[in-house]
Amino acid sequence: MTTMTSPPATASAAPAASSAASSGSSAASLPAAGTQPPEAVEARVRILDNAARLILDKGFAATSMRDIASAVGIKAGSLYHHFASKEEIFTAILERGIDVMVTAFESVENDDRAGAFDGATSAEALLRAHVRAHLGSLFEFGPYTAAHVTTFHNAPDSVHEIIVPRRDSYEAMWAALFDRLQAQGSLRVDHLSIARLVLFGGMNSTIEWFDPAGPLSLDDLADTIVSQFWHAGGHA
Amino acid sequence: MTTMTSPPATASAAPAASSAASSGSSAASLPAAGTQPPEAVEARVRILDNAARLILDKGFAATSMRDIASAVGIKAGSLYHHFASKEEIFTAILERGIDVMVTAFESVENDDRAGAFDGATSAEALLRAHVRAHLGSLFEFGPYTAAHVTTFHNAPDSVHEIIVPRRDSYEAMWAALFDRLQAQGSLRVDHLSIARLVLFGGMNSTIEWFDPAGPLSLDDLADTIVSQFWHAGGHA
DNA sequence: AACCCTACCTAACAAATGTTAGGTAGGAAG
DNA sequence: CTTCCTACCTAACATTTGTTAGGTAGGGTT
Repeated sequence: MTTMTSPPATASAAPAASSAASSGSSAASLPAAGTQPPEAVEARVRILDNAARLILDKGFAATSMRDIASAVGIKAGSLYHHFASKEEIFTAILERGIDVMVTAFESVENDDRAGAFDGATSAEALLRAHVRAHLGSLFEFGPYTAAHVTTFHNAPDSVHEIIVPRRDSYEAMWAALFDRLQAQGSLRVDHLSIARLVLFGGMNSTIEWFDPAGPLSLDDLADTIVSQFWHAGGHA
Repeated sequence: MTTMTSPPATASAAPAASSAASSGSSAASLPAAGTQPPEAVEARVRILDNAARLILDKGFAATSMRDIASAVGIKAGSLYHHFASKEEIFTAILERGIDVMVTAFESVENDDRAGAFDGATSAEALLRAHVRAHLGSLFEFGPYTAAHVTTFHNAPDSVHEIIVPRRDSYEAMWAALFDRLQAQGSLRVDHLSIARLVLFGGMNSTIEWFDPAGPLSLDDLADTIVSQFWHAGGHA
């Protein structure tokens, strides 16, 4: 199928989120026991969901722990039962944003290798699938990816250090895709990385003006962007 | 000094900056009297220059009045002799950012009307000139325009209300340009406004990855972006 | 029963925030 | 010399900030 469509924001790539940091134990216990305890992870997710939304439209620095807590329905001090610091919350959100994008990219690549795209005939279709996947990440995973795109630039250095490597590796995937397309001759541009970065900037800007509930669907948007990129519209 | 290279920061659109707010009198006195008093306006500019740079890389909320003051070399309280509030400083910066872009756009339009662009033969050249002008605003006016692009999204509502109209009018200029190109047949795209917004997003993203001191000049970058937009690179 | 653990709360902390009131040095104007 | 204005300073203010320490209710286990 296409990339992730309507998955509930809560489910998704949750478990592997926290990476380093965090105090100690937490999850990783009794796997599959009928009904999982709703708390434990759910509380973390509730916090991140609300924090991501707040950070998306006010920015990191302008969002206080008390803002986040009251959005969740608890008191500020209680947040520290789930996260060690404000920065850890922020980092977790940005990490999750990237993870969503990486997962979306990889699922297209898997489709590709599984033969869903006929190499020679539809390099354009492959690019469209990737563009659609990236747009899907942006719009279907609520605040996580969008917050990543809009707030990364101003993130404190300590957050940057953790996020930049993941960001780079996502970018490397796109770079490899473009290399492949150019090498096989289906794409021919003068400056490959500039073409890629401009396309990227164009895609990321959509969160500031595109409304997926409007007349155009995300599929339409992906189509439009890719055919513009692929065929262009100049006639003089 | 360091920032903005060619055009002297002080000159430009300075006088009409403050709009509403501000206490009372200020400049507007003796016009052209040999050597202008270096203070009066210069202090405002020094403050805005430094504030813009700080806001560009830390964001509005994360930049304190004390940060700005110490960058300028004065104490926080003294800032209130020049600006009524932190938000007024922010608003002035964003306004100036837009003004620079509008001015750049208009100067291209004047060249166009003066016959520098041969309507029928070089619609592409006209677009290139506009793209070059926008990129110039982004890179040659230091933090003002760049800060506008990266921090507008998270600005407080009170700031939004003042800036949005100006922003819209700049966007309307581009929309009119695209309409014209499409109407005269030199541009043929399915969704005109999407093409425009994606191009815009692509251009604005350059401040995050393009280095004008690198191998490619701003002219080169404008060329690359426009030919990608105009001729594209798909071949399969 | 006793125990423990999770998830929360209250209350407070020091630090940093935007902002204001009042003072002062110095030059210009009378 | 006095007066006034500009540009700054000092010192404080009330609030908000991230964060911590210690307490408590409740369910699960033994």
